[in-house]
Order: sequence, then structure tokens, then C-alpha cells
Amino acid sequence: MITRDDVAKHAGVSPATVSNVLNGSKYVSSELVSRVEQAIIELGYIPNRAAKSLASKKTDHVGILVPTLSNPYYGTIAEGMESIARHHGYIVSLIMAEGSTDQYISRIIERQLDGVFLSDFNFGLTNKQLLHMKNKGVHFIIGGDSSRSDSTSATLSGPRITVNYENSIYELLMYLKKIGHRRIAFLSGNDPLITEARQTLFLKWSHELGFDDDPDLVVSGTPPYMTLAEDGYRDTKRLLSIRKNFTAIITLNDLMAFGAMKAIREEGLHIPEDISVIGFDNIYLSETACPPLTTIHIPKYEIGQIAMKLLLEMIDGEDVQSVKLESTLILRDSVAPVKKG
Amino acid sequence: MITRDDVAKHAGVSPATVSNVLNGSKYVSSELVSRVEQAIIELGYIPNRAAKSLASKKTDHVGILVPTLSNPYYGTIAEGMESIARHHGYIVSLIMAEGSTDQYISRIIERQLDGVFLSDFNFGLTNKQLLHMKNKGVHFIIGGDSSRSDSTSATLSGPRITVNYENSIYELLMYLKKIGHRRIAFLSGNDPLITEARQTLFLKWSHELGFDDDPDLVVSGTPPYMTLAEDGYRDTKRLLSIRKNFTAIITLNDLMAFGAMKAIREEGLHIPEDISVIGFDNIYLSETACPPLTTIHIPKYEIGQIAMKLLLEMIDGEDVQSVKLESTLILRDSVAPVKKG
DNA sequence: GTGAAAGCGCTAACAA
DNA sequence: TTGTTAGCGCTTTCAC
Repeated sequence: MITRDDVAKHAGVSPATVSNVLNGSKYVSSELVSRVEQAIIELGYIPNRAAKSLASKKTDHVGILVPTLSNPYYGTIAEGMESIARHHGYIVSLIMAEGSTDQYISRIIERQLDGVFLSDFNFGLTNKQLLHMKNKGVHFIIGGDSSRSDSTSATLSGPRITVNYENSIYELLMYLKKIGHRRIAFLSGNDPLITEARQTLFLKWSHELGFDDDPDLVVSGTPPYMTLAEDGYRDTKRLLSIRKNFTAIITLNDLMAFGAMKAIREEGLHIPEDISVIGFDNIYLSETACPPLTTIHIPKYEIGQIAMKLLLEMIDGEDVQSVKLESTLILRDSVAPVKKG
Repeated sequence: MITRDDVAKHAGVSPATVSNVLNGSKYVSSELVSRVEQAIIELGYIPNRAAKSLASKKTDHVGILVPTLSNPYYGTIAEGMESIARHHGYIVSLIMAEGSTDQYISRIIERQLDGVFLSDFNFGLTNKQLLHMKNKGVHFIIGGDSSRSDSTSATLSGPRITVNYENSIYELLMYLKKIGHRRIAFLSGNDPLITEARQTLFLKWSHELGFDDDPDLVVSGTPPYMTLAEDGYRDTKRLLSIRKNFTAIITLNDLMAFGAMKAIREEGLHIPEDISVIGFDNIYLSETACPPLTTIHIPKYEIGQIAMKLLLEMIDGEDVQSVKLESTLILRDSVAPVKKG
């Protein structure tokens, strides 16, 4: 292995000088700079990260905590994060939220990651655990928009990246009202104890706009509270079987919407003529769905990018403020006016 | 920061003994083991990876090189890989195949990753680059099934994980023939210079089974040779516009199939009555497509798991053989007999 | 402006 | 069975 000392010897300078030209930490005469650079190329020298980390107490290594990668939603966020990380010499590791929260917190701390993006809110982490990470020098940004109202944990504290759905949901419901919808179902997929932001806003505006207030139309998930297509499928099937005569259904995300659409088609009903379907996220497959899915766009790639940028700032010792992004209503063909009669 | 020496002092043993109980590398009396374990808990000691890496020349850090995470195909492979890695104390980093090949090769080497899974074949890597990685102590497994026949590189050498499509494609084509199809289109999405395994096998069996041999029905992609839904959409639109009267279309992957379906619907044609559609991969959304997509299942999660297992073996100094998995034809509703008349 | 040297926390001989 | 110790390759003062 070629080490920094080899380069120093080859260039006829001291090891420290090699470090200095490499890190730009001190001024080095252009004479020596070029000699060192020459030596680096000739020897094919690549610095040893482990040694660097050990000495500098920085790993240039961050993580993204995700519940799954089957949902391209998280994949896109990860891509955004990586795109920024790469340009700053950072590498992004995948931390799957599997096992107990303590287990994946340990994995993060043990690696001395410089930072981690908690891409979703509902990992069941506690403030105590977050504090523990912080004390261990791991910076973090909290994504996702849920606000847990269960007893397990109060609102987590730390810089957040959130999305403001308020306008989009209002716009959506106004639109649905205008085209005649009165009974709208909402599939949350989540634990009934968790008050999810999307659901909360739906309920609020739904109430204010005078939609039918049938609690049966708001469906929580079943353990383990996944929000995949199969979950949307199952919950929609159940909802259809109890004949609630809703004319539109909103699901927590696009994946669940795909499942809902399948269930609706299987019952011999038509989308959007019989039932309109609306998702959340605007994953890129929602456009090629059949019919193309009306959904609320979340700037996923940007979320990943911003998360990484904030992390970089925090690592630099800067104070970081929470960031709020806006969602956008995307109208496609899965929504139509209620049939007359 | 709590170090190993602190633990040693606290437990009244030598630092080496702490290492030994931590790594199980040597026998330690149960008396000392419990004293050390106690101290570790009391102090909340977490070993420093950087120091460990520096001393052991192992990072317990691997990577997965992927072209994109918008396609859940790669997400699922990454999940499989991570599931095994985690249980062996490894962490998986995301290496996006962006920039030049030299750039991401450097990123891998510089991090001294113990290993990397090249999830797809067509990254444009050369044998020389692979050799370079190997010499730097980075083990690798090659996934994907393409066989480049262009001048850039001959077949890459190294342990592979491949999927045998032969049977599935034969089975598919036999089935299509039986139900009356004679003109079948194939969207490769790729560079025409790249002879892709899926395409090659299609051509071979297509020829042997006596399907119409119209070269216009085999469509290459356009730079930058992506295989996303929009690419399938665009190529199908073009194909439909030149009125080739095909009755079935096979696309390189499910994503392209989704795009193809959209294009077909937009032309006012019906799936499967007018045109049957078949994909590859069996990503989990293919089941909720409309109609549910007939496709060839690739064991994605298993590929990730096996890749990681092979990597672990290589890191252990074992000789590793290439692995060949079988694909499976999944019949769903996007295929139907050709209409009479 | 440049270099010498003391760590960073751990592994892995080798001693005891 | 347990302990001692010499590195691993780099950062970072602090002299020169």
C-alpha cells in the first residue's frame, strides 16, 4: 500500500506537507504543491480514510434511515441525498429500520456516522435516543410529517424537513366538492394511535367543507402498519364490502392508491366513473398508472438534497433551521365528477 | 469518548483482554468475560470503527453500485444485500453510477470498501478497472446479465450472479405462439451495440419458433439508454406510429412495460385484447398494474442476499464460484389470445 | 513556508 | 489464560 510517507519521500518533502497540499489546510508553495501532486499521480496514491477518520474524528460518512426501498419514494430521496454527498466527498449508507430502534441507533453510533437523515418520522425513536446520538456526535435531520400523539413519545426535537400539505389538501377537497363529491374515504395505513399529518389535515378540511362525517370512512391500518400496495388493496376491499357508498378515496401514498385501484377494479367498478382515487407522493409511476393517478406531489429528490445540505452545515458547526417545503396538487385522470343520479 | 482502555481499567484487565472478549478471537475466562461485559455496559462503551479498520485493514463496509433507485428493482436488491450485511456487522453504502467509471471506482477504492456488488453489468467498466479494484483489496461480484459485444470491453471476468432466462423466455414464447401470436415486438432500451441477454434469447427463440422476423420490431433505445417508464412509452409510441401490426410487445423490464401500456392505451387500443404486454423483473408493482402485468420474475431480494454472502466468503479468503439463478414466468392478465379475424 | 513528533483507538504478534 | 507493545496512516500542534 502506498502511504502518505511514500509520497513525501518520492516528492522530497515531509509527510505534513503532503497532508497540507491534500487538504488545502495550510499554504504550500506552488513549487512543492506541484511536486507533491506529481508524486501522487506517479505513485497512484489514495489516502486512507480510516486513518484520516481516526485522526480527525470525522468519517465523511452519513446515513439515511428508511423503512423500505420497495417504495421508490425513499429511493428517490436517497438519490437526492447521495447527489449532494458525493460532491462533498461523503458517502451515504443505507440504514434499514429493522429490528428495535436501539439496534439501528447503535449501528449508526458505532460507525460514528457524521450525520443521518431520519427519512420518516414514525420509526418510534424517542427524544432520549436522539439526544444519545447527538451526544455521540451524530448530527441528524428529521424528515416525514407525522406528529405522534401516542404516549410513547412526544414530538421529537431537532431540525426538520417537513412538507406543507395544507394548501394542496384544501385545493384537492375544494375541487372534489365542486365536482359533486360528498362521501370521501381516507386510508391512513397507520396505527390509529398515530395522528398522521396528512390524515389530520384531511379531517380538518373535510369537516370544514361539509363532507359527510362518517368515521367508518377513515380507515386505519393493521399491524405492522405498512403502507404498501397490498395494504391499500386489503383496506379498500374491506371498505367496499361494507358498502359505504363513497365516491372518492384518498390514500396515504401512491402505493396504497395502486392497491386501492386494483381492489376497485376487481369489484367491477370503474375509475374514475364510479370512484375517484387520489394518492400522495407523486412517485414517478403514478403517471403511468391506469388511469394516471391524481396525487399530491412531494419534492422527494429535493428533500434528499436539502437533508444532505443541512447535515453538511451542522457538521460544519453551523446552526440549522427547519425547512418547510410545499406540496403540489397534480390533477390526472383518476378523478372525475360524481355521476348524476 | 470512552475507549477500550477505559473499559480495561474499569474492569481491572488489560486492553487486549477487552479486545479478546469483544472479538471472541481468543479464549477468555468466563470470570473476566463477565467483568468486561459489565464494564462495557456501565460505561456505555462503543468500539471505534475507524481505529479498528486502521489496525485490521478491514472496514466491514461494502457498497452496491446502482444506476438508479427510481426503479424499485435495485431497491429490492439493496434491501436483500443489507439484510445479510447487517447480521454480520457490515454496513452497505450506496454508490450511484454517476460520472465517469473512474470516478466511482475511485470512490470505492478510497473508502477501502471490503467489497462491492456491481448490480448491473452495463456500467461500462473494463477488466482493467476491475483488476485495479481487486489489487486494492476490494472484492466484487458482478450482477446483471448483459454480455457486451461492443469494442469497449470484452466479457468482464470475476464471480457473477446471473439469472438463467432461457427457460422462461422459451416458455413465454411457446405460450404466445399457442395463443396465436406471430408478430412480437421487443423493446431493448439499450445501446444497439450492446447485445443484451434478454434480447439475445428472445431473438434466438423467436427465430426458432418461427415468429415473424421483422427487424423493425426490435427497438433499441436512445442515449442515454435508460430503461424507465418514459423510455418504454416513447419507444412504443414510435412503434405504434409506424403501424407494424404486432400483437404482443415484450419490454426489457417492467418499468418500460408500464410506459408501453400507457402508450397503447393512449392510442385507443386495449390491453390485452389488441396488444399483449410482457415485462421483465416482476417488480412488486407489476401485480397492481392495469391489467396486472405478465412478466418474468427475477429473484431480486435473493440476488442481493447471495451477493452479500459471496462477498463475505471472498473477504474470508474463500474461493467463490459464480451463481446462476432461475427466472420464472408469471402469467397475469396483460396477455391474451390474438383476436380472430 | 516547512517539518518533527505526539497522538487518534485498535489489532495482533509475542511475552509472561 | 492474560498482558505488553509495536505499529496501522493520518491530523495537528508547535518549533524551526
